[in-house]
Amino acid sequence: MTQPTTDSSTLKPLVEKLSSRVQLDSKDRAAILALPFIAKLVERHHYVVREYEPAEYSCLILSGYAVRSKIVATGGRQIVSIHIKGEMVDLQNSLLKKADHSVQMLTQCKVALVRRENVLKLAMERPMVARAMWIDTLVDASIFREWIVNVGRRDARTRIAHLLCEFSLRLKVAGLGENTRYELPMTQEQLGDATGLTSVHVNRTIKVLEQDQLIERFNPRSIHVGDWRKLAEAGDFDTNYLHLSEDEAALAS
Amino acid sequence: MTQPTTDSSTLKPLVEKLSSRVQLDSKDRAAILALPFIAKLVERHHYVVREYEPAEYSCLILSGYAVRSKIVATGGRQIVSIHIKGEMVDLQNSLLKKADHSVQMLTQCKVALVRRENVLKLAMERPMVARAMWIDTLVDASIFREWIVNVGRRDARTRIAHLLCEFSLRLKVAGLGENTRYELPMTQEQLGDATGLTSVHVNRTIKVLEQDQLIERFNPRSIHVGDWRKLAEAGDFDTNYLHLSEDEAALAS
DNA sequence: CGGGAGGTTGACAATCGTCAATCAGAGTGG
DNA sequence: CCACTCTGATTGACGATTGTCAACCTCCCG
Repeated sequence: MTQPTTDSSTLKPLVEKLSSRVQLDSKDRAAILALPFIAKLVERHHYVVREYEPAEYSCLILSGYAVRSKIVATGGRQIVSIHIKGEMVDLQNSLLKKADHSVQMLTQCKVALVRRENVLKLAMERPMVARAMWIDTLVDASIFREWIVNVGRRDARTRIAHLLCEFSLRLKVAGLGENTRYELPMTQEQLGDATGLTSVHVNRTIKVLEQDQLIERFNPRSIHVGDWRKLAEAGDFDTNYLHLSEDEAALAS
Repeated sequence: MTQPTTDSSTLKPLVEKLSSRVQLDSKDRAAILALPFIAKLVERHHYVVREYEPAEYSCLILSGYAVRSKIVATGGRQIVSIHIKGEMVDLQNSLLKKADHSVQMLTQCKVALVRRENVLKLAMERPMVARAMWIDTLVDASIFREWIVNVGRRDARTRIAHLLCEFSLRLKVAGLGENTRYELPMTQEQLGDATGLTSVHVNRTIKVLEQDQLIERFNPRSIHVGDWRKLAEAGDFDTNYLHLSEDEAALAS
């Protein structure tokens, strides 16, 4: 793997992310930026963590998109979350011994790997940073709960619409795009793995969303949302579970 | 609601739970036991937290069983987790502002409600307790991920078998019963809400498990597991996601 | 221009849901 | 002690959503 160039502001996305949760003072920020890390360029489809392997690093995404997934006995695969720039994909690896899932890149990603000892040290020395990371974990858990609901109790159309809403809003909140027009970095098979459907059914369902004029596509991956409210309604999407600040929630126009 | 009698050891189950995650010294233990709390007896079906309501307390279960659930637009309900004695059902309420789900009792429960300020104070003053609570949150999240997989990628038979395995093992680990013979405190409708199925299909699926001699029932709620390994195999159940200690994992005979 | 990944479509099958009736057991009042 | 009622379990007939299999298409890239 390539070693991308780094400097003292490489971990800035993490500072941004954690600052959005709690008030951090300059020492807190400095301590985060001073974390030792290994920067890597990881290619599409490659893994940074594999289920059942001992976990030594937590992985911060500096650019690109990644997913966490698990495999079932019959060979099926379930994506349990999608991650974007600034997110610590694997905070749990700092405290739990063995990975319970895999982390795989959807696109080429620049990542920063931080050794678990260093995350723990930071948490012990800077209580507000620890609190921010804890909150991050709690929001993660809230998103997992919503996904259980999504695959457990919603039909295909609602599931896909919900996923489109969540992804686009998170992109916008992270300052990475508009929630009305964006590139979806996933194949239809991956969408299926995220929603508990097959790629064939995803394809049909997206076609229906298009026919119903909830979305428009110029190519299979570029999603245009004409009326965000209507799509949110179709997806039974309510921002509550994302635990956004008032400013952030206002972005769900 | 009744006020059950309490004393200085009422919060002992929480000390036990957190001690199983990290090494706590006597000051840590004393600080947990000294948490101010309100003890309540909550009846079956009653709620302690409701989705969208501001969260003021975290709820510790002292006896009985509870679930967390969410409602979808069509009226369907999804149970996202089941909780037993010693578990902090709502640690996230200490850090997040508004509840993203409801907490409801499956049976009459004795609970201790701890104000969020007190949980936060404890976390700031006792870093190892904070770490234990953080780990607890991380394990919770791991269980949510497994549930996403369960409802997203497993068929009805496997889902039910998985749920039976998880519940019985968690009971045994908590010292509340055997994993080969226990009372399931849920109706078939609730089992359906937990697995993304209907009560009718749950009923049929359980019948199949019985016919296949994976379980035996003397009444609808009492589950006897003849061959734990076979049930675990049928349920695609692997203890990894529970992040148990070696001793605890050994209980999955 | 050939290969490959991913998207699209159709025919058909299977799992699971819906509706509705019946049954079993616990608690209650007379 | 016995009807009565209520909740939850059980079963059957039927329908709908979603999966499976397989073909073909489209675009990108070397």
